[in-house]
Amino acid sequence: MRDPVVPDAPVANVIPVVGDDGGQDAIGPSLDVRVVLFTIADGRLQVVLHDEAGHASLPLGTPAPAEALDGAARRIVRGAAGLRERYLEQLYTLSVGEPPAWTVIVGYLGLVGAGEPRALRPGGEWHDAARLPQLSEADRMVVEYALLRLRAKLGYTTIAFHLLPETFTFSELQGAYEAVLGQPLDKRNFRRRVIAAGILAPTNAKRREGSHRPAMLYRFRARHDRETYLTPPWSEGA
Amino acid sequence: MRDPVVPDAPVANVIPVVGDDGGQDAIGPSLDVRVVLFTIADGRLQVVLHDEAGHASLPLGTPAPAEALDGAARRIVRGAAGLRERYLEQLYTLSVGEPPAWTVIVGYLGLVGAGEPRALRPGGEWHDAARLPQLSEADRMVVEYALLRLRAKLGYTTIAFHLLPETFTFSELQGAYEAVLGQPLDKRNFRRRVIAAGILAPTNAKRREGSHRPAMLYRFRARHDRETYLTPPWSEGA
DNA sequence: GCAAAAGTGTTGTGTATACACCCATGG
DNA sequence: CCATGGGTGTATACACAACACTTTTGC
Repeated sequence: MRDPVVPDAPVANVIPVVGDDGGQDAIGPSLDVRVVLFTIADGRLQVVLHDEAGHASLPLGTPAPAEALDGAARRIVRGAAGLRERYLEQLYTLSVGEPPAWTVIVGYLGLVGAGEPRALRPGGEWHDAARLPQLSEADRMVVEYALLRLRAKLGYTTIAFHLLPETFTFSELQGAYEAVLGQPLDKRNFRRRVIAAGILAPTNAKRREGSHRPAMLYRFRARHDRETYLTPPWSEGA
Repeated sequence: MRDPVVPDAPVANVIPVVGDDGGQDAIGPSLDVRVVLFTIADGRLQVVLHDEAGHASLPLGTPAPAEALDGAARRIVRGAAGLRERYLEQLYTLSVGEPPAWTVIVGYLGLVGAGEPRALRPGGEWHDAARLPQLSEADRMVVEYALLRLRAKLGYTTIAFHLLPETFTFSELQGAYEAVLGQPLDKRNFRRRVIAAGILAPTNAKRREGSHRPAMLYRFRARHDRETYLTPPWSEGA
C-alpha cells in the first residue's frame, strides 16, 4: 500500500491524554511570539531584524498571563519595533530545543504601510528580504514561511494594500506586488484585474512628481473580505 | 482616514522583549494540542469527539518536553482515538482562560481514510460534522476553523484523497467532495476536472456492488504537491 | 425488461495572457 | 523637443458551468 505512511513520533513516550487539569506538574516550555514584519521601501520588500551582539533575530516577546496571542504580537510590533502595523496574522507554531531550553514559538506575519512612520527602536533594522543575514534555525523557518504565505495571499486577497500608504498610484500598487513576488507584471493586465476586482476608489487628487504625466491617486475600498483570507473567524486580522 | 485601525492590546502591560533567556520565571501557560479528526462514513463528514461526563470535547494531549507539536498531534490520534491518520496539518494556536487556568491550545486538522480501521477507544465517538453536540468555546472555534480550512483546501489541493480508501471509484471521490462541501456537484464537470488534473491512476480492477454497471477503480497518483498546500516547508504533512 | 448507478460531449460564457502605442508633464 | 513614467484596447487560448442520454449490470 503506497500511502502516506507517517513515521512514529520522535519522542513518543506515551503521555496520557489529560482531561482538563492545569497541567502545571510537568515542566512546561517557555512561550514566545515572533513577528515577521514586512514593509516596502525603495521598491524592495524589507523585514525588521534586531541585530544584537553580531547576530540577528526576529523581534519577539513573551505573552503576559492570559494575554491573547494576537495582542502579544501587536505589543511586540509597537514596543520592540516602535511601529504600528496595518495587518497581523498568525502563521504557525513550532516547538524547538530541548529541556530546559524548550521553547514554543508562535510566528506572526505583520505588514507596515509605506505611509506610516518606519523609524525603528535602537537595535532594530530593516533588511532586504532577499538578502537576510544569518538567523537561527527557528527564525529562518518563520521568515521563510511568512514569505510563502504573503506571496500566496497576494493572489487571492487584498493583503497588498496594507503595504501601501493611504492613497497611492497604480504604479505603486503594482510595484508592491512585484516587490513581494520578485517578478515583473504586465501593466495593462494588472490594471484590468485590479479594476475588475472593484476594490479601488479613485480620489480626485493626482500626484505630480517628475517630468512626466501626473498619476491618479487611489484609495483602498475597505471591503475587508475576511472570507477570502482564510483566516480564522475569531482572529482580529488587520 | 478610513483605514484598518487596530485597537490596543487587551492587556497591554509592557513586557520587555527578551533576548533568549529561558523565560522560566513568569508562570507559564499549560499547553495542549487538540485534533479535529475527520473521516467520511455513510457519505457524511464525521468528527471524533470524546464524550465524558455528559459533555463532549476534542481529543487532546500535552506535548512531552521537547516533543515536536506534529508528533504530539500524531500521538493523540494514535493514542486517544486509536487511529492512524493519513494527513495532519496544524491549524492555529490560541490562548484561552485566565491564570492559573491559562492554556495555550494548538489546533490540528487530521484526516482518516475510509479504508482504515475506524473503531475508537472507549469514550470516543464519531459525530456528524453537521450536527455536533455542544462544545467548549475553544473546541468550537477549532472545529469551525478546521472545517473552513478543509473546505477551502478541497479547491486547490488533493487533500480529499486522504479521506478515501486506497482505491476508490469516481462516485466515491465525488461523494467525498460533496460530503465536505455540503453541496452536490455536477458529475461530468467533476470527472473532467479531476482527470485534467492528472492525479488519478486507473487500476484494472472494477467494483461490482449492486444491480448496475460496475465502476472502475482508481488510485491516487501520489504527486504530493507540498507546493500547493501552503503548508510550511518543514512540516511533515501527511 | 426494469431499476440503478456508470459513463460520456457540446456549447456558451467568462477569465487570463500576450502584446505596442499615445499622453501629459517638467525641464 | 525630448525624456519619463502614466495610461489605454484587442485577439486568442483556456477554464468553468449548464445540460441529457446511453451503457452495463443484477434481479
